[in-house]
Amino acid sequence: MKQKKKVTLKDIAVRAGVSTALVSYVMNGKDKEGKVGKEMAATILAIAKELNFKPHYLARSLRSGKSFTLGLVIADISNPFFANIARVVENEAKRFGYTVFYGSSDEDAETSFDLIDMLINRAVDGFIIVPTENSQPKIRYLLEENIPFVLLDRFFPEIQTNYVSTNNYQASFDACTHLLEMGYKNIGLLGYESALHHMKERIRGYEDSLSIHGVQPNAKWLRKVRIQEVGVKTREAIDDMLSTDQPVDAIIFCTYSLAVNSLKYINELGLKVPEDLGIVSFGQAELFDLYQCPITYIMQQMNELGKKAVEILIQKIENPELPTQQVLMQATLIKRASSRKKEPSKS
Amino acid sequence: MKQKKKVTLKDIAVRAGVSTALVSYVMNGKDKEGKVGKEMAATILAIAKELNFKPHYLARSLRSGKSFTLGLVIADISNPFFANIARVVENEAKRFGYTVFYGSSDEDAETSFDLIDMLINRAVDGFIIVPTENSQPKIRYLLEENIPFVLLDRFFPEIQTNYVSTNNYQASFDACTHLLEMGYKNIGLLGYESALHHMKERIRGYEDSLSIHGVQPNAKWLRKVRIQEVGVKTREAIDDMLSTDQPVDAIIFCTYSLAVNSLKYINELGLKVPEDLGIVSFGQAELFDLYQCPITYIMQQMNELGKKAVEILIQKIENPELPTQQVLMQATLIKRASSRKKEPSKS
DNA sequence: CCTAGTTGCTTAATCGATTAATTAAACAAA
DNA sequence: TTTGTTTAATTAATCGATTAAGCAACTAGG
Repeated sequence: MKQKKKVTLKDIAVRAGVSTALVSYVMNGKDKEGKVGKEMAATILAIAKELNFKPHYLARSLRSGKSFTLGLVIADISNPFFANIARVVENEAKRFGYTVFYGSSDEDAETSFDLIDMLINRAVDGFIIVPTENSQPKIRYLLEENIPFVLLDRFFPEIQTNYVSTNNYQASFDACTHLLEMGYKNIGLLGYESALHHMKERIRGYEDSLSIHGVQPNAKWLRKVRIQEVGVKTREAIDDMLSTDQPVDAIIFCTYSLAVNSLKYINELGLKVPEDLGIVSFGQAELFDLYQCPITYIMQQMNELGKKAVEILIQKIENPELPTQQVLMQATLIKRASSRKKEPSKS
Repeated sequence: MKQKKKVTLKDIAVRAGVSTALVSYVMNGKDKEGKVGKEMAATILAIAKELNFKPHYLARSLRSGKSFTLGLVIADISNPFFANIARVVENEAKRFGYTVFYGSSDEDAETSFDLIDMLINRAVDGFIIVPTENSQPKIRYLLEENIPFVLLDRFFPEIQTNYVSTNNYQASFDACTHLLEMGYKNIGLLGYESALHHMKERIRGYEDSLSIHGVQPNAKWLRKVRIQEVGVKTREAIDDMLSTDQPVDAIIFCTYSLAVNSLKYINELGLKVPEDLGIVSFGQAELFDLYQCPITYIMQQMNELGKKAVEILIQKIENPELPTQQVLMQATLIKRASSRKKEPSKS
């Protein structure tokens, strides 16, 4: 038993005794422009409703070249940061009549290329992309082909594109400064070993804050792990930070994944937060409310990020001549117990 | 400046000096069936590669009636349980050459109806649906229309459909039994006020376990909140459970959201887990590893759930005659500190 | 040498909706 | 009566790929 066939324009046309063209005009509201007789328009609408006509989007798209479909390429949908972004993008796209195809790149350039190719073949009207390391070639390709897209959360400063991101330098700078103000002396930062600009900015903000406040960082305070090795290397990194004559008394985590892995290890070590170790983290999750003590984190405006990305993308789709737009949003440091004022101790 | 137009079959045909039909045959490997000359096939393939030809899926789908596209309707992508499921479905679908459209229903029947309609119009080949309360009419509609679909995580026992779910009765029964064995006496359960079968099963498993073990439950131990009111009512529910002459000494949470909200409140109350309150929860998240003490939870086989759902769906798509399949997976209780053996205290 | 069968390719219809171009009828103005 | 204008509808091409049917040209069997 096969699927019942869909009701088409032709079914309506036959019933009404007219051509499919006329039905099409009516369905698209062209009858308001005095192109179609009033009575006939009413008849057609009535039949369409009776038969529960739903236009066949594929056919329409094929003809019109517009699919009202967006491609969303994120790093990993099971990361709460991206899941939330995806949620916002989905809702916002719907408001404009668009539907979203999505896929996770796993921070792998090849995977993201495949995803993008696949979505191009599916004739999406444009992309929102959280780019991975080394994905510049594909981004340049999209530019050349004039396929509308917006980079989200990250961008390449050397390529002129639309993007919506966060002022990561400032966020990181603020985080570090906050820890210093709260009396922490030896502040470490755990980031990714990555060429991605947003990661470099997070590191730069941290370094500048230390430097401006006259702190001479120990070489072991700054650790970077490769994203594929987070599980193993996080522990080593933390061990490193702690096993020096100047052990860290606070750490900034550059991503949610780094935080999760580190916090597990910190628990295993039996360290108390913030007494033994102050903490500030990027990312955002319920976890931060419910850890042994609430975690200070850098709140990015996920709603605004997602909304703005959709807005810019749809503008670009509807008006390809539009120049590129760049948006850098401010992050907010949410101060909690994990970075509370340090009691002066015997140094 | 508009998008460059895509390379079509025709472009190749013109270059090779043949008809588009021949190119199509070659691209679909029909040349192996001795329908096409060897040299010509090679020429065409060469040109296709040179021009970087990518077939236009919309056109192909329109003609063939197959889109190699699946619709995934989940409750909420920002819930880690569903985000993980979505991830598995995405990967598994890709293995079979399908791409996924997804949307969140927010546990609202109307929203899910709209989503499903939209996806039907986009000509998806089938659905994986996490059904909401009161969505039976749409499910029946899909059955009538012979649109392939699989229900995931939940199902309606009164409707004969494909589904992949968990043995929630057993899971809940085991959870409660475990708590009893660990010495907890007054065990509460916090669930949703819902007609959904999986929720009823979770409650039934709990009740049966108590009853079989000869425990006479206090009326205040079982609390249900409406899903739209989780934020507010969770606190009341917990207050209720604790404010009786038989206050609970352990609680089972029926979903991740209930757990998150409750744990926040439990922290606020300054209760120690498991000394003051033992805990077992449905759902799955990093949070459970990192709470003040690791939380005992009911592990569902998310990977298997997702994979099986995709497998059944694709079978059904490729062979519509197939009878419905039902799969109930066993959950595993992961025992952690939040339900560790209770020290006998002055009762 | 004739017929049947292969091989290799083309023709043309089709999927469903859109839309420029056209026609037919009604009516008004000159 | 002729010409022009409106109104209301139809015709037919089109988007890109698929595929049943058809047609040459050649080969092989008798």
